[in-house]
Amino acid sequence: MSTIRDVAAKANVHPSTVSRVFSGNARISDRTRRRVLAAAKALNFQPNAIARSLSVRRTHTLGVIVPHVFKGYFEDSFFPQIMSGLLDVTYANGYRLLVSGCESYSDEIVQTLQILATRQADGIIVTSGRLDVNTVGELRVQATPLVLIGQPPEQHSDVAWVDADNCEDTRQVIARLIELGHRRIAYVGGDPDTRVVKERLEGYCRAMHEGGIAVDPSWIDYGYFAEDGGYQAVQRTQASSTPPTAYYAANDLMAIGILRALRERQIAVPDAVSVVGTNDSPEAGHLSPALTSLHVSYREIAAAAAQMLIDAIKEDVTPTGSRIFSSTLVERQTTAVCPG
Amino acid sequence: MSTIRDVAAKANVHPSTVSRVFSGNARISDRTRRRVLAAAKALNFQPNAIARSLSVRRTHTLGVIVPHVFKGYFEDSFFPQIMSGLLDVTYANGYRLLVSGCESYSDEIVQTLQILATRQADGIIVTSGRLDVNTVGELRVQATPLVLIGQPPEQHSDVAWVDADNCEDTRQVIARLIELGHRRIAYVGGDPDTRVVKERLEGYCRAMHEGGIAVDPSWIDYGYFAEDGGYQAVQRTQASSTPPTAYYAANDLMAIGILRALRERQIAVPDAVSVVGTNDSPEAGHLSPALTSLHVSYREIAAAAAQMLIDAIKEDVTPTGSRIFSSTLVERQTTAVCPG
DNA sequence: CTGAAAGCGCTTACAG
DNA sequence: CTGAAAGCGCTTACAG
Repeated sequence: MSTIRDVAAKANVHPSTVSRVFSGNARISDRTRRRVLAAAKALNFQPNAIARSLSVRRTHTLGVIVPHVFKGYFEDSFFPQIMSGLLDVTYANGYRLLVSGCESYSDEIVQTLQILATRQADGIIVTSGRLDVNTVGELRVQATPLVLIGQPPEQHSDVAWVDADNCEDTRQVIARLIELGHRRIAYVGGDPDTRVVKERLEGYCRAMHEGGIAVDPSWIDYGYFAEDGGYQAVQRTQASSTPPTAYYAANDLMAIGILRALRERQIAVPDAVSVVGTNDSPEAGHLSPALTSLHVSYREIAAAAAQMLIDAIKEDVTPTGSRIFSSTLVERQTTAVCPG
Repeated sequence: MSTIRDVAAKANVHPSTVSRVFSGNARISDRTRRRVLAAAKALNFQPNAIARSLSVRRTHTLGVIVPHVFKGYFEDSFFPQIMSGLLDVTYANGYRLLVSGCESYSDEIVQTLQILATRQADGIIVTSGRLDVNTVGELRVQATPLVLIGQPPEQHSDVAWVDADNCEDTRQVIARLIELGHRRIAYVGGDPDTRVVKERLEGYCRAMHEGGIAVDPSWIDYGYFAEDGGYQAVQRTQASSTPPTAYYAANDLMAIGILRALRERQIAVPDAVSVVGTNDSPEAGHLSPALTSLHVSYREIAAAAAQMLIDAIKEDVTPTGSRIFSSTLVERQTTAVCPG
């Protein structure tokens, strides 16, 4: 591969002149520019992006770690939606995405810190659902800017973040089920150690409290975001002496598992039991019965996070502030008035 | 951020010694190593990955361009499956993924060439479905190694690639439908300019020919991989004087659209008409009726492609050879014997 | 085992 | 507008 000096030699100019032609923002005479461009073309020269990055201390790259810690991560619509939002904005701003895998929640942080510390990216989007105070503290120490998808712990409320209003959204969903006459309502969360799952649980509890309903602990279950987790949750909760007449699941995959278990048990949906999913994945509307689901705009959330990050990078400031996106319940065929 | 010289100064050694401690593969006395590590820790030093990349001419990064050219790209299971396979292998080998968006098929090539030429990645995975001879030629000129997901044009048959056996797989699916008694079988392709869609069409034609069935041109339609495309295909094909009794769709999204259109027209599936999708997305089994679909292991295909690329990079050779993964038809509830 | 030096391929402040 | 030089932060062949 040819370098800037090869081109310079061929065009009979100084390497710095070649650099100026390619970096764009310098006054160069037309004659020189043409000579350089011709030489570059002849040598098939393209400036080495890594060398440029080292020199200008900018990679035009945003880092993101993909957890895929739970089974079915790549079957859920969360991942493609996040990637879609991230790619739209990075592409539009001339940025790329540096994506790393990881093998556990703790490794997710290790990978994040590594990208931050080694400056392979100009900024990073953190999607971990399990950030504790110390972890966020560690992340902040690094000079590389970051934006969270999800709320930070209170002690770090000034870290930039974007998220849905999980607690309030879930409260409204549960309130709607109560409005439909349901009182024995199950909450099927994902990973209980995850912030979003805790926030949704709080919304659930709040709505139940407001509805004057004492929560039976057997109604709270966790399916770890997996289809089978939803299935198992039905097996357990329906065995209770106060079986739920409605299920709220923290993603659609679990809702699908719930529907499968109910079908097996010949419990009619929505006549006997109602089911609500979360995320409104593309298939939700195509299921039969079509799944009622809380539509969370993860695509927009990710896009907003990327934009906040890029803006901060461009202005060379620490990203701050937060944005909350509201979600809407898309009522389809799995919810109805409580029987009896 | 501190550099190698800050650490060197603090530890009272030469910068090269610090480098040796961090690059791992050099003999360093325990005493020195400890001093350096202590100094590094005190200064929160982490080697700059970009500088290292420039020096060793390795980025430990694989490039990939995400087309999302067609509507619904992020709703299909193709993307998450590819990413999943890519991430598994890159992560296991200490690599990362450099992902770029693009806005058209031609821009996809532009982006690919750019990553190749500017050496931001050690290799690249090309997923474009529309590679012509010249484009592949251009890509090959670059020194950066590449592996295709999908077959290259014949003139470049020595370029490394991984794919399913699209033609043969589709031939078998159609043969199966013929075995079930169907003769008026529709082929609903994605983007007709795409190689995979042409290959599948060939398999379709071959099976029809073997079955002694003259193909009615009205049975061949294109839904551009979108749900609505499948829906429209039914509107057109059912208006024909020889309406199909079976539909083969080149992805599940279109199959879902086909099912929707048939439901609207009150055409019973599978009693009156059979439907087969492709890719066997997670939702296929959860639809009602559950969708019969050709299971294509894009996850494995992507993983194999990444592994071929990384192996070649590590051995510093041009990737060569190819791997073909077989697909299997998962028969569920949308296929049955042809009535009458 | 450790140091000193040259180099990876760019950029940019400083002169002129 | 262009050149000469120093620098971005590492690595590594060469000595010793």
